[in-house]
Amino acid sequence: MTTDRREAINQYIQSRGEIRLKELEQRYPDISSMTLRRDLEFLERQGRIVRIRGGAKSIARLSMIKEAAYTQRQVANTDAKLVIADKAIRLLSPGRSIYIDSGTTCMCFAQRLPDQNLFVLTPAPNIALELVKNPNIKINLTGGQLNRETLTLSGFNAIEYIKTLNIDLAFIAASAFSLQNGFSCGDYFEAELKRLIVRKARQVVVLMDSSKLGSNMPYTFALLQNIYALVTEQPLAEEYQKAARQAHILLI
Amino acid sequence: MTTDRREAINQYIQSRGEIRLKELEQRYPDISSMTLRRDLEFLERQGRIVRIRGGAKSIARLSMIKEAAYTQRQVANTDAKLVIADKAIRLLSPGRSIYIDSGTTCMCFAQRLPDQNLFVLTPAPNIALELVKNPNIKINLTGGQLNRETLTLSGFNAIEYIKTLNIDLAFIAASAFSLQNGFSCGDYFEAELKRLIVRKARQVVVLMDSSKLGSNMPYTFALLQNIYALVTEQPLAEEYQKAARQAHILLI
DNA sequence: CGGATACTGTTCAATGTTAACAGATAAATT
DNA sequence: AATTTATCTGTTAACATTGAACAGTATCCG
Repeated sequence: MTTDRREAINQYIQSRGEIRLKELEQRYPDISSMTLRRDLEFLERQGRIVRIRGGAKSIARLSMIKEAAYTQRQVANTDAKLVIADKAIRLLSPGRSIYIDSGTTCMCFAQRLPDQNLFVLTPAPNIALELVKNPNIKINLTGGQLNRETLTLSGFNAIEYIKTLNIDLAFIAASAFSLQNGFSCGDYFEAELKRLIVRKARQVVVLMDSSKLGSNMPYTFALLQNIYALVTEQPLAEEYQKAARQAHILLI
Repeated sequence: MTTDRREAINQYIQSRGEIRLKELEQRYPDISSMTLRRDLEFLERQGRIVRIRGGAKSIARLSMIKEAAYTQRQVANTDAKLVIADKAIRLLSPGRSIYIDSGTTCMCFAQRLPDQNLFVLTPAPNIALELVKNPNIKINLTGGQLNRETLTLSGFNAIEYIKTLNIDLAFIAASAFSLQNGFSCGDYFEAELKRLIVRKARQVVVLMDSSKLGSNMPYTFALLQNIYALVTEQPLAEEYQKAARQAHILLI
């Protein structure tokens, strides 16, 4: 009862990043604000949120903001990313060996990952740390040199490591997509990594918010027909749907 | 002027983890509390702190607490760790290739690292992320499987990667030391990694708070004579000093 | 030099927070 | 089932912190 409410409140804060006490009062009209306050106090002691004046913030989200401050990346479009993440989660089943790419979309995905028996490989140290809270997930990092703009590991070591592992399902983020040039990104070394993953993984799922459709970045790492599914936050325009049908791609 | 004060305030918060406005008012008696409040607001916008009722907290420290919550490690003895970190920093010079071990002591060390031209190799993803804010440091992670108790990467891949790199100076944390058994730790794979580092690095510096003297853990990774310097927060007892002199070890 | 910009200090109302107590509910023990 | 115990909840009132507004000061730049 109590535990449920607290868990729900935590969930809500984690997904939104922040909450005002006023909001909580509206969501729980029968619960006194003092109790809600005490719930926040409880969650703070668990180390999951910090209370601020008038509400509370998710610590996980704060870490992202800190990273964003150094990596000149913005924490934008969170709603779309959450929708994408939740859709992608449904493709999972326990016992799989999966790859999770770097980037904020994949970070949301990682945050929503259920605590089930999984083997995860990722080139993103922040994602690896996020997964620490799920004791049933075996976490592996590729190693290599850290790109401070994208928080991605890449280089010789990363490549070599991936070659030795088997991946069932790879969740990859794309910075751009066009029908002519397929999925592309802006960093040579990351593209190299992604290409290898696309070759090695049994099934490839691309996560991408629809604002990136119809654009190009320098390095293509996959064509439409190379992947298994494309996850976006809203239905695609007809031309893309048609192309997807022809290539036998799942649109989610 | 203003910038200096803000920088100093930030430093203070980062090292203590948290501050009350009252404290700030005492430390800056000539500055109005409104201005101090605005300084905090400024730092918050930079993404370095969060303001809480009555003060502010370091976001970096909060992330550590979150990690600690999952890794059943306590964030204790911070003062000793800071002293050790600052002493160890003095052994550094620009342009070096260094190894930084995992653990909270090394995390403090990483936080205090100046932004100079350095090559850093570490098996700790949280330390790697901490270093992102220093643009002149080249960050490399070993890769491998993540131990969620210690937040350390280890395994075949880590070993192989280290073999290919050259390290000038290795900063290693030890969980225990005794004259009979030398430096030891509690995890087999980590000991394996540390042993390799001790063999490969030109100079090895061990960071250890003095509470760990005279104790043993299962896996020894180095003897006194294998290292270059031992950094502790306070002078050691005579018997250790003598042993150190005999082995020609620097005590710092 | 003048004007723009960024920084500072004071006051006070608005807002959010805690402490303390008492009642309600659930859990454990007999 | 009854009783004790611990945990959770709601109310109130005193309290502390905050931010807005305004005015003054320093700094920069053409």
